[in-house]
Amino acid sequence: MNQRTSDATLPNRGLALQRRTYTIGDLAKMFEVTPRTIRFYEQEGLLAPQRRGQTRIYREKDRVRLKLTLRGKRLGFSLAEIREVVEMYDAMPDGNARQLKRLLEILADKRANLERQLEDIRLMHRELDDVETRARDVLSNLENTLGD
Amino acid sequence: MNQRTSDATLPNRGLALQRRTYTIGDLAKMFEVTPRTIRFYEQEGLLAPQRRGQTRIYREKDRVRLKLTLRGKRLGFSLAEIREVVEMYDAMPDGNARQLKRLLEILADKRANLERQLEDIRLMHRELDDVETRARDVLSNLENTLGD
DNA sequence: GCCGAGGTTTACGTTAACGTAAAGTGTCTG
DNA sequence: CAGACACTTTACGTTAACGTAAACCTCGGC
Repeated sequence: MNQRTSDATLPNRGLALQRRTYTIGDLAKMFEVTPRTIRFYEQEGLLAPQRRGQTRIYREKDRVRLKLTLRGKRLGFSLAEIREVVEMYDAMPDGNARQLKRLLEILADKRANLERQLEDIRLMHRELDDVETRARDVLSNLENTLGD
Repeated sequence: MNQRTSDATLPNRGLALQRRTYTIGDLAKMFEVTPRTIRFYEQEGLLAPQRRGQTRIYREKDRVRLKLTLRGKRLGFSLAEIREVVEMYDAMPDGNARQLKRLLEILADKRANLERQLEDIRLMHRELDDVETRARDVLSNLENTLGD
């Protein structure tokens, strides 16, 4: 899907643009997760790799999706939230106006979330600075009074 | 409730530095969490309010702790991680050097985490921009072809 | 021809972070 | 003094996000 980058007729073209594939183990090592996790994400509708017989084969698109998913996770999004965006992203070409507007809503929401997180990080940073300063003070005091 | 705003009976200085108290319900509304959550945090060692008989009374210190805890949560820290810092923070005055160094390690760790999150947010922001742009494009196309 | 390394499904187990229900206590209020 | 309402403890229930175990296939190498 979404081969729109294909100048349509592109049958071979020596330049293997997107031909690299990965096994589940490849991706697992690459992102330091277990295969179980990757299969779980598929089960949750976040990935949809092709099959060669029974085994999954992942392409660039899947790798990017996994990357985005893990990034979302690090930012505290639930898999359901991530899927919500990913699905709409894929459904865009034929998306109706209502869906698109819903997507924009979700995006605004995520954006607000990110803003709050930025502020949280700033504040947390100060707290850490404060704690660290106090810790260092106590430490140096300890070391100073060592020779009494 | 909370008739303790009686600065009248303050024996020493009129300046009531830290005398305000809160009920569990007060804090719950203030931070939009349930009392159950607050009790749970106490059970997990993140809060330690005093008791007036059987009921908990929270002071400024507790409110700040709760605030920090919730902030940590928004940043994806587990309660265990938060407690780790909070406990050491409290134990600092009599902390030995080993504990303090451990604390500094933890802080460096958290800091690295925050840095990664900042980068994640920047990247995610771009993704959102991208998705939004594409969505808007499709939308305006839809609206343009409305009058065919 | 077999073996080990990787892949697969199915299904039950686990942990964190609460929710929810039951049953009781304390205090103000009409 | 009877509600009403906010607080309490105890304990079992729930959800998300995987972990883990069993039992199977399949493929390249010796």
